[in-house]
Amino acid sequence: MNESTLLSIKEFSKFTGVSQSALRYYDEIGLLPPAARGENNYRYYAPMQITTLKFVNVLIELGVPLSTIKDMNAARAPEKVMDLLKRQEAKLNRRLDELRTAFSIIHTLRGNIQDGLSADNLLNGGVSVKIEELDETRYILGPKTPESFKAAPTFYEEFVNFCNSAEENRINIRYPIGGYYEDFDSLLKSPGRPDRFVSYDPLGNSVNSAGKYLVGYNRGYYGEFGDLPRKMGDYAEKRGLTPKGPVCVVYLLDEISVKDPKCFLLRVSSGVVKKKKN
Amino acid sequence: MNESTLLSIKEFSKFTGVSQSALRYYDEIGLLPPAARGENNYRYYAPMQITTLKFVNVLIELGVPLSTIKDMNAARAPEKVMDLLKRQEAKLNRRLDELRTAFSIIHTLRGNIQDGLSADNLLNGGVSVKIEELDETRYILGPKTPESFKAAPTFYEEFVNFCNSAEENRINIRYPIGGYYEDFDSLLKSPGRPDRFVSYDPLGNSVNSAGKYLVGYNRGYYGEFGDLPRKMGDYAEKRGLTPKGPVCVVYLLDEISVKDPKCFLLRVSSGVVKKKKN
DNA sequence: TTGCTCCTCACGTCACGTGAGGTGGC
DNA sequence: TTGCTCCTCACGTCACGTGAGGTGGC
Repeated sequence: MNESTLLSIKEFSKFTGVSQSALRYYDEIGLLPPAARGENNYRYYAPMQITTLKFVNVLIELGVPLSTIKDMNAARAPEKVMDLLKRQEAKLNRRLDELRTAFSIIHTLRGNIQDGLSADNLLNGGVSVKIEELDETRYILGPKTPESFKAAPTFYEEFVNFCNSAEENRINIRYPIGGYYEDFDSLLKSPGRPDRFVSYDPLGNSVNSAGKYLVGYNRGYYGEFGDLPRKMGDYAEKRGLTPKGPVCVVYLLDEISVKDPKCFLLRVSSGVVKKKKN
Repeated sequence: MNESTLLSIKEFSKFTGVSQSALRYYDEIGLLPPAARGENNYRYYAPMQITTLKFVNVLIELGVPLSTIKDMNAARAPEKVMDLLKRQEAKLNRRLDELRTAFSIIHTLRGNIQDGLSADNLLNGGVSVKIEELDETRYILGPKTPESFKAAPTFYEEFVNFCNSAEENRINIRYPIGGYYEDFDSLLKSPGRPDRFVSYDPLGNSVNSAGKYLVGYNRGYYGEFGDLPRKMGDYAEKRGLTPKGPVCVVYLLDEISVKDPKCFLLRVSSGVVKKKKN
């Protein structure tokens, strides 16, 4: 190897995109010592170490700890490298899935907040109920809440039960959680005590297809519906409509996006059909 | 909020999957203080904080620093959350691309090492040249090396030039780097001084389509070809074949997978056609 | 002398993990 | 008394980043 073709730490850093302090650290822990040291103790790297460092970087990107990389480097053998790469491919796939989920959660949240801001304007204009075109919404139904829940002092216990049993029901509660009522009557009777809790997971099996819904908005803390259910009923009645099918509740603005609990904002949505004439 | 529905740190940790020490840390830095403290100074969390913490976790997963999350939490507003989510979506997309690339690099490396192990067996059996069915290989061509390179004492300087100019040529040198010769004659004349360096990026424009190739293997350090080019020529000659088209060199086993430079292993591959009879 | 590159050493940072030693009610 | 859960405080860890203070050749 020709001395003249060796690279100073500055050049090596430039060609590899790795900082000088990182390079010194890799040398210190014995992960990637320079090919040579000059008289003045300067570090000099061989051109082919660019390739090695680039590979080390790939492993770092995949989250392999430096100690593992070092161990592998010391006991380098094709089979070992293959093994490590296989394991990392599996890890990487899991990580990709996690990121996809995080991406999907953010997407869902952004949609909700956007809708929440629009609804805020509506409420400011004095409108809390309307017939609205909603996009398809998917969700996962939690188990039925017990009959006793209707008389419970708060909804928290059942909410906690839902969260507690979420994992075994394969429900990811990082998605927004909402309420579900078998029908509009059930909402009218006990709005703060849903028949089920649901997770608005876009990969869920349950679906509210795109179309027109009877929609109501209300501001306030969790479980506060004011007289929204009644107002929604009246609104439908006046237009010769009858609520039909299950009713969904979702908090478009909650403690994630808004500070003051009084400004939390929920949406109630129910299917509707034309009332049959007697 | 009912005292009885508050959650101990153990319960809260269980429902959220976040460790107790992490929860104490989040409290310490003011990111997520518990809803209340008991007489004995115990931390008690409100059920709805499960939702908040899950959201915090999503942001952490996306690589948002805790300080940023805390700031956002303090000045919570729909627009700010939307903004942060937008930025993180962009970041996430970049991260996904990086991981996809890392994945692809590993895939390429695994293929090379696998081929290298097979070739190792071949060499042990005394075979260094054969006609072989190769899969499609894609790559990116680097710029032409200068005429003076053929007489250079080592190939390192040009290799360094290639690495140096890689970024501006939109070449990712984390993929395996190899040599490229315009034709077989060029290889014969100066095997250690390729006409171009190439990056074996599966997304490259240049392609060696799947099919039969005249393939040669040699063990040794970078640039050591032994008499492989001549042997390949003889082999073709004997079978009434003529090399045709560009020749590619790739190191299947190099300092990434093998310790002893004498065991590095390269593959030379060239197209061939039947020799025209005079 | 000035400027440049390099050096070592020490300390900081981020997001926790890990004891150590102590409390309080059954 | 034992067991359990919780507490605070201190220190460790990982992969560097950031000066501080010094070297050596043009």
